[in-house]
Amino acid sequence: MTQVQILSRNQQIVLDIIEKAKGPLKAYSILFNVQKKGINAPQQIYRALDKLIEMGKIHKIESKNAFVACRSSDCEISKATAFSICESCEMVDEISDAKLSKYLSSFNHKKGMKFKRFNLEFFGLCKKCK
Amino acid sequence: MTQVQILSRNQQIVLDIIEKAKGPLKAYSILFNVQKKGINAPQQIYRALDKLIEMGKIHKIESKNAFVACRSSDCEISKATAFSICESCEMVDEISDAKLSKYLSSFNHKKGMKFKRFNLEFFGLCKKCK
DNA sequence: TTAATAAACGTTATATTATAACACTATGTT
DNA sequence: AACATAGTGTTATAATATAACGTTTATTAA
Repeated sequence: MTQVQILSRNQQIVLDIIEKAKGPLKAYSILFNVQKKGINAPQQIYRALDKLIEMGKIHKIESKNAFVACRSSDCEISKATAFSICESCEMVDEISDAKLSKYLSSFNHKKGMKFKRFNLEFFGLCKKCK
Repeated sequence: MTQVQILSRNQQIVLDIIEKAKGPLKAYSILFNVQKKGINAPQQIYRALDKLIEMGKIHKIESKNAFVACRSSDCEISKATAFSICESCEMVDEISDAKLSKYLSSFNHKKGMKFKRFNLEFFGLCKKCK
């Protein structure tokens, strides 16, 4: 039942670059990478990024203002995101842990707020940097 | 045994404003608020903010690039932060839930990373906006 | 108590991240 | 065809954050 998303030209270009990248990419570094392809302005990047986020194809790492491709097939719409971030090498890894996700999705704040979405960022040192 | 932190002039000014605020404050809105007190440059704000964060007096809401006072007496150093954020009125509420905090602090990623710190942001509609 | 050291300050300049606004183009409905 | 919707390209500018440099204040330890 999953609808195949058709991406526009710019969206595809931006997604390709993010997917190929080893780590999180910044909007302007994406921009510099695509100038040969005729994309010249930040707007074009940010518009594509916004749509890709909406579709769940990529995620924004808020603490770094950077973007990563979604690696977890089950988050077409990103209501529950978790990442581990190495403070030394900047590596970012998406955590997909059903238990964690369930635990947080069902977490309810005392003050009567019903959550629609969460984002969790863990920080530490990755294996290599330890 | 808890050491009383002495704040510098600028740190105190910035902290006072953040503590008095009803919601999260942006760096430049703090700046505009303190120009009468002789603080003129963003650097001065950002320096104070950095120190206040180090001390655990305030937290940065990453998804909003804004700052809130710490309301939970037990996080002198902020290794474990969680917030609920209203998507409509922008209200931010610090969550201090021992269970949640314990659960996340002891969460270990499979890939061998040991976490030092986490930040969790929940989004939804607060009581009023619902 | 003074010399040394560290922390904070003030300032100018600039880098980085993100959006506004407007006109145009492609695509897909009724 | 007429209309709506999503995407594009472009110029300009807003908002967020840091670099670099010299000075001042506070702390510490000889």
